[in-house]
Amino acid sequence: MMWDMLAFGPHARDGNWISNLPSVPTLDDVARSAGVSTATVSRCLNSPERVVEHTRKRVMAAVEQLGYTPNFGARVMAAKRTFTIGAIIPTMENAIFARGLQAFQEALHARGYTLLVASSAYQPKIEEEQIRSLVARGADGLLLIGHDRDPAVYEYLRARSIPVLSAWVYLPDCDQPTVGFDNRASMRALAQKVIDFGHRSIAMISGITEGNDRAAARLAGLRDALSDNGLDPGAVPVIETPYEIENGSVAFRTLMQGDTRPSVVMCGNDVLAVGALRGAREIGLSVPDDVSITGFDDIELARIVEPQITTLHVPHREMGRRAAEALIDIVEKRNSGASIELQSSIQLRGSLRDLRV
Amino acid sequence: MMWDMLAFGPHARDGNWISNLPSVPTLDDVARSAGVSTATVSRCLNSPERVVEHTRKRVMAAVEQLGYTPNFGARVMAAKRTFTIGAIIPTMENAIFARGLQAFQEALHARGYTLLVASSAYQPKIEEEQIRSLVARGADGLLLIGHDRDPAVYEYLRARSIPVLSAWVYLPDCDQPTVGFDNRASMRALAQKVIDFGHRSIAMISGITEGNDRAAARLAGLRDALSDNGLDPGAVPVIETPYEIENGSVAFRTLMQGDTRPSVVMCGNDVLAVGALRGAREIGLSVPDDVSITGFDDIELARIVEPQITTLHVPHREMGRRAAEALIDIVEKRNSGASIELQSSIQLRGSLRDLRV
DNA sequence: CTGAAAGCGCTTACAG
DNA sequence: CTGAAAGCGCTTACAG
Repeated sequence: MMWDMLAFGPHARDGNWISNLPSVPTLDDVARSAGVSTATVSRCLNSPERVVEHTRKRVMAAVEQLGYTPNFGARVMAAKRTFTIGAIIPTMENAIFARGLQAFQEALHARGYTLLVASSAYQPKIEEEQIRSLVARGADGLLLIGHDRDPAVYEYLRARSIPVLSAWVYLPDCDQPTVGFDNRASMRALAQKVIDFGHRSIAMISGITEGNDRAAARLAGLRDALSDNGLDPGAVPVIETPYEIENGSVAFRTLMQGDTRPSVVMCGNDVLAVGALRGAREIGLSVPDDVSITGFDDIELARIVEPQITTLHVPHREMGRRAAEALIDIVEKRNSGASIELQSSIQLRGSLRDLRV
Repeated sequence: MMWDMLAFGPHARDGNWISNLPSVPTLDDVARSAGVSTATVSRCLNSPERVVEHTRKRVMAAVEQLGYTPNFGARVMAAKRTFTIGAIIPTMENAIFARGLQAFQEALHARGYTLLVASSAYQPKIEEEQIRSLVARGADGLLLIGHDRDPAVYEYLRARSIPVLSAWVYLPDCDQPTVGFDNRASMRALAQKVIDFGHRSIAMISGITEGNDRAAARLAGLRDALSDNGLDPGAVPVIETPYEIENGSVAFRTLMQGDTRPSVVMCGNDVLAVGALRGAREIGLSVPDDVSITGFDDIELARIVEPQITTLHVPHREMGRRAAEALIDIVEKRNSGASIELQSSIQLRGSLRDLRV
């Protein structure tokens, strides 16, 4: 896309006095100025190899001289593509999505695509509205977080031939492609480690599981581990609460007021874990001496607090990048859309006590 | 925009078996189905009050029945508007931009606009490329961070009649509208407080000032306060470094190795301040007993570390929201584009010691 | 209040 | 390798 390289410099400025009235040059102007047809100009811009060098040079000179930039709408309409990818995430305010989205955008840009963004605030209704909105804006493909939503959404997208990719989850058997990790297995592994450390009284502060398959899978993973070890998965105290620091603090204090204090509180993500840590401080409990805490995600916060939080590291940036690449491959029909699994890894830190020592 | 309300439900599904081949219905299909002209259908969708209820109802029924959604490219081309606003920020990974952008997007959505996002990584060249890219994608207006950039950029935008708004700065005399706060006066006020507390030996860890007018203004604000108090603004040790926690830590240790240890290290933002705090811990210095630290922004991090960081609170969410509203007002020619000033406020916390007590 | 028709600025078979 | 021309699906004066 040569036209993408047009400098701001001299040309843009030259154009100015010639057309102070916003008469942006069109393909036609370029064609006339170069003495060729509009078809040839179009080819120079889109498939230069199909034009002989001699004329191509003349055309490109005219393009620069006039400071020509293709009209977006016309191009979209004729080509039926916008080179735009939409992403709908719960919120940009959580570092994991900000980070993933940043990497997603960078990868998109590297391939000549632009990012259209919307947020759902974890509300299915808002998400559906945003999906329609991005589709109406001509998104060539869509990135969504998680996969648990009304089937009508997927039908809507399929009817319009708009590729979707679900990130943050890995569902090999899904008919839609996914790029992510196994939330359930990850939490199960962490819980196993917690149990290995001698903990038997486990509580959980979970994100809201309704409409959030990642949160639900994490909770299920904890239950898996309990069952694996002959513990009663139904006996775990669980508090579900939106992912906010303050909520983690409140939930933690509530859990500690019960008759049997847990020896460890596992949290649905690091934000809740940091809140739990604060809650512990507020009621004078020492972590990990009095109670252990674990998180999920491994955001910066997890290593900044004292003690640092034992958590699951999730490769957010890589997930964003690979989601972008996979989605573009599908949009450009270069690939059928197989799911990609990324690995999480346990980060043992000060907030989890090994009761065996 | 009624068409925006089309449900996913029955209609989308009904359409399916009729056209398993992706033959998306067009305006023409609707017109034929309702027995009116395309002009009338278009009016029903865009200015319903100009169509008599009787026919409007018939048309809307056809719209729903066919599951019609306007073609984006055609609409853009004919209307010469995309209802899309572009934003280019340094990075989504800094919480302040993530938060501001989130609010910006929400406000955009409330007004029927969609957000196109790109990031510059604080690189002017990348930013210029992104500006061209978003313009090429038909952005109706642009949000940029700060105002210090090549004048050719503004000429380019003006030649294309694309409104720009600079956020994070407040420049009343600028010919472009700005929505933000006075970085220089804010830092000056905080530095004055620091001096009032008895500090005389002040050092600063600044962001890179080249090409970043916010960072430069903050440093200038510190110098202002020093001059105000008869101190030598040229004598302040200053280290400029990119906004990363680790850099703050390194810079802090470097500053502490000098002959005359500062009694306070003021940081260009909270990220650097948190890094400085970590640096202090690493070399066994106690904050604020051995040395004080201040930040800028008041992100969550500032209240999570121990001690909490004295900083300047900046209303990021409000800034994002008001920037969106101001920009749309300009795009829709409802307002001339006056700048809006927001206020920052000093948050005194544990990391700053009052030497007088 | 409604319709016929031009026009928006490209892309892309189809010829040559 | 290049051009004439149709067509993409809307919006919007202009008539009536």
